[in-house]
Amino acid sequence: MTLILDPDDPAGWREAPPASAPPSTAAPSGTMPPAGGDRLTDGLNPEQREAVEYRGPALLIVAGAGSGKTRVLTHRIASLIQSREAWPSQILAITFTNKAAAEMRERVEALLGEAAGGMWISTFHSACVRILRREAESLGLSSTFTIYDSADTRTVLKRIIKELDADTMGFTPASAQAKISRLKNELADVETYARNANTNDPNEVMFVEIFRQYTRRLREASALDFDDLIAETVYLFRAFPKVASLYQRRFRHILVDEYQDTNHAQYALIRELTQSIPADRVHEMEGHGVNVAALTDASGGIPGASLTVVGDSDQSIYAFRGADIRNIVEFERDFPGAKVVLLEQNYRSTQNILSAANAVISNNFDRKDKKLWTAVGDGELITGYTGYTAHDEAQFVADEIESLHRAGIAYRDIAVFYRTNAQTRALEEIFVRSALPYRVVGGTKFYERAEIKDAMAYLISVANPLDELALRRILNTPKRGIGPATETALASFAEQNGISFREAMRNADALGLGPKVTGAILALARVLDEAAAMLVPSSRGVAEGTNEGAKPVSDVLVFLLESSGLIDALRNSRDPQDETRAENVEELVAQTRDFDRENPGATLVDFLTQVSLVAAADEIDDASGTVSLMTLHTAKGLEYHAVFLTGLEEGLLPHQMSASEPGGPAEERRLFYVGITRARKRLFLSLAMSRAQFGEVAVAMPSRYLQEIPEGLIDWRQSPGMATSRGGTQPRALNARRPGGAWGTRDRDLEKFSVLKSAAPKAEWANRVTGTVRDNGDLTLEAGDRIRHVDFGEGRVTQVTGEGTKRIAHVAFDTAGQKKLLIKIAPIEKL
DNA sequence: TCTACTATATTTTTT
DNA sequence: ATATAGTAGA
Repeated sequence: MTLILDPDDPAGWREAPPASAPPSTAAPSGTMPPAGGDRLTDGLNPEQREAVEYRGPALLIVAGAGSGKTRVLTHRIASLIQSREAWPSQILAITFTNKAAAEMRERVEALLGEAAGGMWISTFHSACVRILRREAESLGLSSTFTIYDSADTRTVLKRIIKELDADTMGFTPASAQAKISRLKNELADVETYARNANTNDPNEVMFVEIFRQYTRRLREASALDFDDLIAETVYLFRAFPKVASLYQRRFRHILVDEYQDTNHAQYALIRELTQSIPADRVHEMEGHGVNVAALTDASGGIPGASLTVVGDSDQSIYAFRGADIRNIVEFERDFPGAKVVLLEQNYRSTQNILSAANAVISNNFDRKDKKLWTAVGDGELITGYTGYTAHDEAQFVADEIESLHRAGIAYRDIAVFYRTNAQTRALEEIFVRSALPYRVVGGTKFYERAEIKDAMAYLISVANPLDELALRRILNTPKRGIGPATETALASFAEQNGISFREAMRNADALGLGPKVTGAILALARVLDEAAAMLVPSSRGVAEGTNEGAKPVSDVLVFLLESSGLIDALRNSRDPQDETRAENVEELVAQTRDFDRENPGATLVDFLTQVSLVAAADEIDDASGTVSLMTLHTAKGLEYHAVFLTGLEEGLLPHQMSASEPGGPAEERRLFYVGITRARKRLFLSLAMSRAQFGEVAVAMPSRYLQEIPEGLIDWRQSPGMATSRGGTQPRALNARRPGGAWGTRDRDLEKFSVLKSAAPKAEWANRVTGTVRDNGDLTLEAGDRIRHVDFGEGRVTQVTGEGTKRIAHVAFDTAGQKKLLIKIAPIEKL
């Protein structure tokens, strides 16, 4: 990821003095498009062409999966620039991930045949950080503010809840975090919320207090959480219209991708940015040296920026974090006169895959009917497989990947998706055993490891001395004999004297602590001060506003690691895991070196920002020859030659937790839809009949969504409807209508016409069916019995544990060794 | 103040 | 099953 430098910084015109250096751009006008300008629409279908060429205040592109929306967006941007309708610096494009942003920039520049500096192509969060760092002063923030991730937020909330004894009222850090996040996404700040709160409800009073304290602590630490990044930018624009006007003037074309997943705060931000600027303020701006030439309309004001949004409500999968599907559904009402373009032709998948996707998503009511189609032909059937256990399922995936690979498909063209991160375990175990090159995208991230967080906390403490959370984290890491008692003493000393925690550390000798502890605190304070000194630019750098003369991030990190003793503590530790931790820290150093090399002149704060805002999908390295493992959420926007959708079971997809949420099952179905539509040529659907959860094995039932795929599209290698308890290889179609068979005889086509009839029985139907699948039923085993297993051969039961459906036989097989088997569904027979 | 043991929750998805 | 957090003892 590269930092984007900005040659058209709208600096200079804030609240007071006139600009020292007027911005340099004005919209070019009256220039003819260069010859060959229509090259940009070559090879586009009529709808895509219209989406590229339409000019107007608002454009909604309803883009089905794989309909070439990225192509349309890049061509649209390139066309605006090439026709001289806009300078690159007048374009703001919002993407879902940093990786998508980098790709879009590359593709636009490839189309133009030249670098297009000054374009803002980034995520909502990155763009907001950029604006906030620049305007921090207006909000009373330090421009080096820290960005708190979810773990940081939870730590702060945990302390607050403990201090307030709020846990006795049922508050947990997670619940408070979720509620605060939800409020911030709705742009409700503490005081607004407090005013409308019911003061008779002790629960609510307590929550207000938690929220208040949380807000105060973040402010004192000069820190913002993820949700603040968006919300504070909106507040900034609303409280300082003049600041807002600078950005409104600058961005003439705003494009937002994945619009169906924007939340209210993001929507409000877009609204602010697309406001027009009244004539009197334009005059005022002009008086301060802001170039407004060629931007004004007949009234003397500057019209609002043109807005293009791209989205697909069928792919909305982030309602849980506040995404509001209404943003896209009601776009035409919000932006009167908006043009709508529909892209339905799919250029990614085979017709079989699309038919499955269409069939599944058509079960969501309350949606505009939309059917993806392709001209490439049916392609191969979807492959289905039902394993006995998650490991069995994983083995199937591994085997199929190997056979794809032998057939010439590169590993990097293959992906495995799942609903929850916990599902990676079985997959990884089998992949390692099969020596398959793979990479887990997202999940427990590198930057979430404790040792990396420690090292990062050192950097954060240097960049933002007010950040108490980071300071407290490193206070006794590595161990230097500073315990909770000392920490409290320092904190109260700071509070009594009205100084920061960091300042209190510098004055530790005034606390009357033991000489050893005092020495340790002073030494740490000195190390941090020295590191801070390394970051000060030379006087020339200061004068020019550059970072010239400051030491690179990697140097500062190495200095901190060595002089704090952190790296030595890890290297000299007796704990064997610390060796790996030391290597991880080395890896972090290597990453800072890369950062320094790729971003000359960038600051420590730039590095910290970049680290805070990496998305899971940003980690995917296209050049690496590995299979990618990721959650269905991470998979959004990606495509692969072959896709494996695993764990298609009730309770997992749809997830248990979604049942209680309104719209949950529909959102889970969209998630399934997103997964299906990632596949270009091959799609594999798999599930397990039993799955370990919380260390306990439980019987799993096929996902209700599997039945929504028309029969004939799936070739079941081993189907859930397979009733034989041995043999195990006889495939039988999942949806085959057999009188009295496992899947029932109900006519689903008829059901569609009756909402009342279909809703409840449908869920039941799936369950009834799966309850009878591969049921050994009344098979009773006890120690000493001999059994035969399909794969493991004969063996002797040594022990039986568990109750009901969870009864487990411990079996010593004659050749395969010790195994634990779920009696109900294991492919075994009693001898 | 540090280490070792025990109890407990953890598994929804993410910037 | 496993990771973390809290408690008790050195």
